[in-house]
Amino acid sequence: MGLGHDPSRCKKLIEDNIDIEFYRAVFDPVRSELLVFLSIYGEMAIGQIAEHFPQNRSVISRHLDYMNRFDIVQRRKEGREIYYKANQHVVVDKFEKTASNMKALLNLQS
Amino acid sequence: MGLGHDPSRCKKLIEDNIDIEFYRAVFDPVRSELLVFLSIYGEMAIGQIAEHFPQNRSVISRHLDYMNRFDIVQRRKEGREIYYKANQHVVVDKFEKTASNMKALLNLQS
DNA sequence: TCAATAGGTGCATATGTGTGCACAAAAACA
DNA sequence: TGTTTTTGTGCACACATATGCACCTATTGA
Repeated sequence: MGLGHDPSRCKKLIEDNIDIEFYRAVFDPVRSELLVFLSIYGEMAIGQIAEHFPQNRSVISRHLDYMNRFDIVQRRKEGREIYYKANQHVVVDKFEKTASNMKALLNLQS
Repeated sequence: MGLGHDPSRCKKLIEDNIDIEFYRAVFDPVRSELLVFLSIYGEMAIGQIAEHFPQNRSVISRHLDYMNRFDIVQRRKEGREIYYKANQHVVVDKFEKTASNMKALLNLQS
């Protein structure tokens, strides 16, 4: 009815306050495990990381590349090897920012 | 190599600190839009909500039922109609708790 | 009882994406 | 150059899930 609801209004509010793509990258079972793994053990090359996961090395490579696009992890090349490490501060900052944004967003109540 | 990495260790750490299922319920394009929509317009019946979304009414019904299982929204029956409203405090509390958990979790650095 | 309305469910379909395999590309080394 | 090692990629496949339609149940009211 006449709520004057613009379908794109909610979408824009969400896009401005929640980085959905970022969280879809984090909240995957394997990727979140990779993030915690790297936070615990520090920098490590892909092959070595993959040894500790049941998935194929190419799968781990793709997951890490995917997370790298969102700055969740950081990559560094050295010779033939690609080293990854967790970007803890980026992740924690994003979580804290989103929590703050959500609080403001959901209390609109207009 | 000999990191003494128990594959189930990271999994358990994540499960204890992050409610992945909850966030998979929130970070869906339509469901997050429903959450913000209900936060703005308050309590509303399914049919009325569906009028403001391009998806079929049955789809909206399923999304709301899904979110209700995680306490993201709250349902109330009145006659033939089912009214939903956003559970803002539950969502905000969860975000703040998770941000806090993530900060502790990612700073393990052991 | 019958009709109308609101919501739930079974089903098929489309789409996204996680996965592994095979192979290519790049780099180190003999 | 040729070989080995490490990583990236194309491809097919499996699986999860979002979607819409048709139909069902439940409730209201004539």
